[in-house]
Formats: sequence, structure tokens, C-alpha cells
Amino acid sequence: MDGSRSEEQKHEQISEQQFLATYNVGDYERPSVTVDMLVFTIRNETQSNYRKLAEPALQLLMIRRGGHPFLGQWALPGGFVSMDESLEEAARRELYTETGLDNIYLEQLYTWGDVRRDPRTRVISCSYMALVDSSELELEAGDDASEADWFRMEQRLVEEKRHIHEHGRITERQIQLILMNGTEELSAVIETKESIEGRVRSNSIRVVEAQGIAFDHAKIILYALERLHSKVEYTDIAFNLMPDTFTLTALQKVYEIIGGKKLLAAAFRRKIADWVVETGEYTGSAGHRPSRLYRLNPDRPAT
Amino acid sequence: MDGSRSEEQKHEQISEQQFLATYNVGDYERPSVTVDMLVFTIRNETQSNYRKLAEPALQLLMIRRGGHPFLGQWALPGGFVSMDESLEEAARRELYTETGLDNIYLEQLYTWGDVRRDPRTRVISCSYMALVDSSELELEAGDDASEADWFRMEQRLVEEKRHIHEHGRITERQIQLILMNGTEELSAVIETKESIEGRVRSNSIRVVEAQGIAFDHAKIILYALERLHSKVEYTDIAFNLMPDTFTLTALQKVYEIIGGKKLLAAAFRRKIADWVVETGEYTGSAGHRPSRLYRLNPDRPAT
DNA sequence: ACAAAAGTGTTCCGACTACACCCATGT
DNA sequence: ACATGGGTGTAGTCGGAACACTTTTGT
Repeated sequence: MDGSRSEEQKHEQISEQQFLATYNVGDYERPSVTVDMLVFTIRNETQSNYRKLAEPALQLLMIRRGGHPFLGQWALPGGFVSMDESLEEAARRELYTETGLDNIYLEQLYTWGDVRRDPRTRVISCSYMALVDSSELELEAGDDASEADWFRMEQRLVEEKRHIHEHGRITERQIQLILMNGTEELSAVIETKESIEGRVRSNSIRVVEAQGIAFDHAKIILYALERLHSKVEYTDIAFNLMPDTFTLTALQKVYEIIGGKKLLAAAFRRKIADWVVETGEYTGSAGHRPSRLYRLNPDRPAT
Repeated sequence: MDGSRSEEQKHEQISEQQFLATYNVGDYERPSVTVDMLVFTIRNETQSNYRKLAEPALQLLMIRRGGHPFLGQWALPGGFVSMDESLEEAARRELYTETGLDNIYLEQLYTWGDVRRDPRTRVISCSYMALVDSSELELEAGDDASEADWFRMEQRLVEEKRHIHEHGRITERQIQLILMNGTEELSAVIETKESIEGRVRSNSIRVVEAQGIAFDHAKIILYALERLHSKVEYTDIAFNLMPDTFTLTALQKVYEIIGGKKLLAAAFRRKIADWVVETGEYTGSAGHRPSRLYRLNPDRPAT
């Protein structure tokens, strides 16, 4: 019923136009609404010798907080949604001011609405995931004195408890999430709880402790990683992380990083064959056979 | 950065505790936040002769609006999120007051944040999908004079435009959504636009016209149907619509209705074999062979 | 007897797995 | 020569699709 407050009842005799003309918003307390951005990219880490390929890694953009609360800690980029922009417009604006990027893949992830997730006041945050190709990307200096950097991520399963009872089961996991840039190492422990009780399945997720990661952002990151992980298997989402032209090995590496498992080259190539087209160009000057460069097939089959 | 307003900058010298103690929420204008519920169930329609089984149908709970705007039209159940409850708590509360049901499957769907989606004021709505077993279900009278009813749904593809250009393509579809209860027939035309431009894929959805369906709820319904449609193929979500014990044919019908296609019994039974267990009981007194009753397997394999 | 649904066995096909093998390059 | 990655062919396996067929009931 999308918002009917009790004073409406008095107005049944008047027209809708009259109603709207005299409508009074009222002074109910309202939560603040923000968007939080998860900007992922693939970047090359190191190149040990002239033969080895550079090892790519998935990285996440974070901002060091320049004010209270969580002063000095790292948080997801984001900000308040203003009254005259949609959620997605707010997300794109935020993204643009942070990265200078425009017109990139953006997907709404989840809306976080716990009562005390922000110590200042009630804040509801709608999270968006953006996937960018790092090749052209240079971080903007940022609005104020805020500092932005890319972090690579690691997950470790710390503990798993499984409790099976008559009508279902409960699985509790503690997962450690570690973020690393060149100099700092942040970490958090997140507890996920999956319960099946009769037909009813429900999930919850909670930050147990966080070191250097502001707010409840650690669990948002974990949630995004899981989404990415599952979506890479049944969509072409991974292509959003690739530059214009790429080798199939590079593409496969991206699938492996996001999917979290090694793939066999032969099978992989067959699977994505229809999604790409050859450009006719080749990479060269590596200590091994040159590699065909491909481009995304503009009329690839529906995923 | 989850909500940093500029006055923070002045406080860098004070402690976080001091900051929070003196924090002033400010009088920025804030959007209102609501939850909208999509309550789906499977109900039996008709039973033409003693031999035929009753034909089940997917139905959606809607509420007739008792006040402006959209007076007399039908809307999704929902309401404002108050300051001391989480989004999910608000959704469960709404669900309980509407149906009397507690502890059922609930899933956050999407958060709708267009600026003018509510003619009164800026309203951001977080939509939740609930799946209930209709067998035990009786609608509550409802809080005020509001009227609640179940509607079955039909979709018709009205128009499809496909435009292929150099670096991608655009697909525009106009879909008519029809809702029917015993007496009324509501309808709406929704336009979905999927564009692929280089690597960037984006989607938008818009209500072109609505008859009897309030706000932008027609597109929320369409979105939920699509989610249900795709999730039935790779999760066990359909079981949430089933009663405690059920026949495999009934289960298959649910899969067929939600998935939108006929299935072969042999293949279906093999596929879900591990998710169910026999109860040892049988249905009877139908004009055909009795049917085993099954129950959901409490330790079914992970989906 | 027969209509309707319950339930099972068998064959076919396509997609993915695993592995073996050859190709091309820079040092 | 050789390490490294690029790239392809083939045999095996698994699950789903299609179809045929048997079983069981109430009227």
C-alpha cells in the first residue's frame, strides 16, 4: 500500500488532485538513505620473469574516511541520496566523482536496513556493484582530502558449525575477510547463518569484528563477492571487467579468479566461443607463442 | 563512505565518542522509505469433473486502496518503515498484519527509487517477496476498511522491437500484465528496455499505462515474476509454496506454472528425487490411481 | 470398460571433463 | 634447447529430453 498515513481517511470525498494539492508531508522522522558503491576491477599484480604472464587480481575501491565516525578507517565510496535524483542516478554520480568513469556496468545489489548500522543516526543504504576495466583507469584525486585506493581481497573460512535437527538444519560460518593494498592490511570476521526450518529457509549475516573497515561494510563486501561468484557462472558479467580486446587466457583468468576455481583451457574456450570474435590481431614480444586478441561478440547469444 | 556530511570536517580533533554525543542529525530533507510485499501463493482454481485434478494457479495478494492517491485501485501491501525496525522486520510486520502468517519464506527483491514514483512525496520502496502455502491461509479482515484479495496473473507480449547496431543492440518489449480476481480485471502495460552497448549492458523498466493498479506496482510485480521464474530453475524456492505433504504431480505443476513450461514427468521425478522423501501415505478417492504423498527431505542436498 | 492420472524403463543427444598432444615464441 | 603459454582433438561421463509402456483407481 506504499505509504498510506491515517489522515488520508478524512479525504475520501475530495478529488485526487485536491488531495495532492493540499497534501502535507508531515514531520515523521525519516531514515537517511545512502548509496554505497562496490567498484571492482581486475589489475595486474606482478610479472616475475620475462616468460611468466602478469598475475591479475580482483580489486575493490575503498576510501579512507576523513571524519568521524570511523576516522582513518576505510569505507566503501558512497553518499547521501538527494531528493531530486533516483537511486541509480545517485550511484552513477558517486561513481563518476570517485573514478571519473561514466557509462559502465552497474547493478543494484542489496539494501541494508539494520537499525544501528550507522552510529550517528538511522541510515538505510542501497548498495550497487560496478565493474570496470582497469586499463584506462586512473583514480581521481577525490573531492576533499579523502584518499582512495584499490584493495585486493582474500577470504578464509575460520569456523563452520553445522547443526542438524529434526526438521532442518542450521549452518553457521565465520569467514575472515582480508583487504590488502600496498601498505595496509584490513580485516574483518563475518558470521553467516543459514537456517532451514521445515520449508522455511532464511539467512543472516553479521560483522563480528572489524579492523580498519568502517561501518558494516565488511559484510557488504562479502555479499558482493558471493554475488559476483555465482553470477559469473550463468551470465556474461565477467566481460565488464575486460578491456576492449583481450586474449582468451586473460579472460579465462578472470573467470578463474571470480569463480574461485581453475578451469581447463579446452573446455573454457569451447564454452565462450560464441561470445567472442577474433580481431585478427595478436599479442607479441612475450617469451612464448603469440596469442590471438578477441573482442566481445556484439550479437552474442542471450546468456 | 556511508554518509559523511560536511560538518564532520571540523571535528577531526575530537574523539569519536565526543563526536557522536554532539552529533546533530541536521534538517536535510529525507525521502520516506516503505516496504512493499509481494505475497505469492498457489491456489486451486476449478475442478471440472470427478476425474480431473483441480488446476492450480499462482496468485498474488493485493489490497484495495481506501484513500488517496489511487483511491479504489489495487496496490501491493506495504507501509512505512519506522525508525526502530529493520527493513526485514518491517516486511514481516506488514506480512503478519495482512495475512496472520509468521515465519515464512521472505526474500528482498529490489529497491525502487525513482523520484516521482509516488505523487505525494519522494518515496523509496524496498520490495520483498514472500511465498506462502495457501492451504492453511485465510486472509485477515485487514486493519481499517481496506479490502484484500488474491489475483491470478497473465502476461502477454504486446510488442518487441529489436535494434542491432554496430557495437551492440537494444531490445524493447511491451508486456501487458493482467490481474484477475473473481470480479475484477486489472491491467497494465510495462516497457522493458535492454541495451548492450559495447561491454555495457543495462536495463530499464517503465509502466506505460495502468488500469486499476496503483503507483508503479505493475512493474514491481513483473520484476518479481521474472525473479521467481528464473529462481525456480536453480533453487528449491518452489517448495515454499507447498503444504507439508504433497504429491509429486502437484509439485511438478508448481514448477510448470512458475517456470512457464510443461515438464516431462519422468525427468522431473528423477531431478527432484533427492529433495523429497515418501511419507508412506497415499491420496485416494479420485477417479484414478492413488498417489504417494511426499515430504520435503530435511537434509536435502545443497541446491 | 474406460478415462485420468501415477509411475518406471530405455534410448538418444549434447554439454562438460579429463587428458594428451602439437605449435610458436624470446632468450 | 627449453620454458612458457597458445591452441586443438578425442574418448569418457553425466544429466536431461523424448517416448513408450505399465499400474491403479472410481464410476
